[in-house]
Amino acid sequence: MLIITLYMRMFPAMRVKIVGLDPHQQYYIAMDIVPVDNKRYRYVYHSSKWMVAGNADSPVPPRVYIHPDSLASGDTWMRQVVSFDKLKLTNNELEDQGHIILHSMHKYQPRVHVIRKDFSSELSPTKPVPTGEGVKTFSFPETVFTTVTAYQNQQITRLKIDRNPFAKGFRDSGRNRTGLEAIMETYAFWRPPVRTLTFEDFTNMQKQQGILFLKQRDHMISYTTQDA
Amino acid sequence: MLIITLYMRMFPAMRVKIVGLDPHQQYYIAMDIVPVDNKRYRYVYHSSKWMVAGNADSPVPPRVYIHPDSLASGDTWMRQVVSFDKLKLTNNELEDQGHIILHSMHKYQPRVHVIRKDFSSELSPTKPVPTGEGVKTFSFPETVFTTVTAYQNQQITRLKIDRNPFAKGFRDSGRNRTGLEAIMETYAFWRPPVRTLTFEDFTNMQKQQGILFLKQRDHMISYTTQDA
DNA sequence: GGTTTAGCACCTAGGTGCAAAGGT
DNA sequence: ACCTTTGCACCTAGGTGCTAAACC
Repeated sequence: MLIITLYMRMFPAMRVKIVGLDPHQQYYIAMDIVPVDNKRYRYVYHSSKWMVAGNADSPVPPRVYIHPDSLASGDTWMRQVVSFDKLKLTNNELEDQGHIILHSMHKYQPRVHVIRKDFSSELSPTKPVPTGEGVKTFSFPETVFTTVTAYQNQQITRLKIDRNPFAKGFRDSGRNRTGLEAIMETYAFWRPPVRTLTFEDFTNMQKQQGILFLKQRDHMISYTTQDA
Repeated sequence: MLIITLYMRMFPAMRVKIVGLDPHQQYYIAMDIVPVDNKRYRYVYHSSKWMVAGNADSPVPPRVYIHPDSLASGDTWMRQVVSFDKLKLTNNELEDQGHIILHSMHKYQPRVHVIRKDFSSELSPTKPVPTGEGVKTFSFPETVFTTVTAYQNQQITRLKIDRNPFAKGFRDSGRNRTGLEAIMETYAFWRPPVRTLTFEDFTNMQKQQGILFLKQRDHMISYTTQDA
């Protein structure tokens, strides 16, 4: 019996813990991202809600992100938390660097696939994941997200800046600080190590709608949603 | 029949072109580095030669660098130049980050192994490469090198600085230059793109003895030799 | 005395939000 | 009016030789 337990950190990446594999069997692990519905959305600021704003753009053929540790044994996969933090996204339909192509302002659901090696002669970034015996697919409703090219909500921005090491330059104590202030920060105050955004962070902000940031720069910055 | 053609760039990395594989068969490609003799060397500056300076330190169990594109089909391997530029070295015998451990001031020979998948149940970074049917090993006498922790020869230093993008700060036009000079360099003079050091570079410097730089920082910086 | 290390400034490479400009 | 792109300053992460100090 195969079980995936969601080790829920949606920022910056989806991470899963996998149990129940055959230790000696070889597996690929892959992710794809599928539309939730055929609607386009817009964010209504005063009500802090995503509203339907017409029909979806015509979908692009879905791409598959094959986890870079593939191919590995069940034993190896189960020994670690499998993180998808290298997955990159784009809204550029001409992209051919292996990024996953999505439309902005749409809702999507990431899926995790566990694929037994002896079944996967056709696994490819540009082909749909095979189905049937030897392939298990998992999706978690709490990971549905909405894509954007600019943050719609300042709470999201603040969480991102606080949690992502690369955004350190925008932290309150990092912006417009003097040399002395930088020294003070280092020695006088203790700051906990940077950690990634967790499911609970979102719960604590009143089930804020999750969004996903999507520029042509193509960096992966994903958030959980709490639509339920 | 399996043939490896050495695509000779020993700086910063050994690169090989492989032909003659079965396109549909799966292969690992790996490198290890073995002692050439049981001597320790020192560089005699006035004669520009490496001289024997006693017996070798006791050898450490050799480690294997498995090329990160492994496992791949013969077709995939033959389609590209296989580069070992991510291989890292150290003189720290306690290292456990998968680096290859060498002694300084010793002579070594890198070897390339092509290993058919159905033969390699025991391939591991810490175990010797298996031998026999399904495993082919190649070594090239011109790639023998001597390890050092500091450059013994200024010609080597200069080549390194000129060719390695990361040493750009030490180039003549990059050191102590003013803002104006930096602009001049960009607009007024044309500099060819940085390229890696080739076999021919060494030939042109009167068969300078190759050395290999080996700090605990563990970066790969290898040079060809021209002892022949 | 020769060899090795540690700290440094200077690079490459690339991930951030911001603000202004561009698109539709 | 709203969405997207571009150029930017500011980060992380890590690869360089140099120098002075430390190690034998």
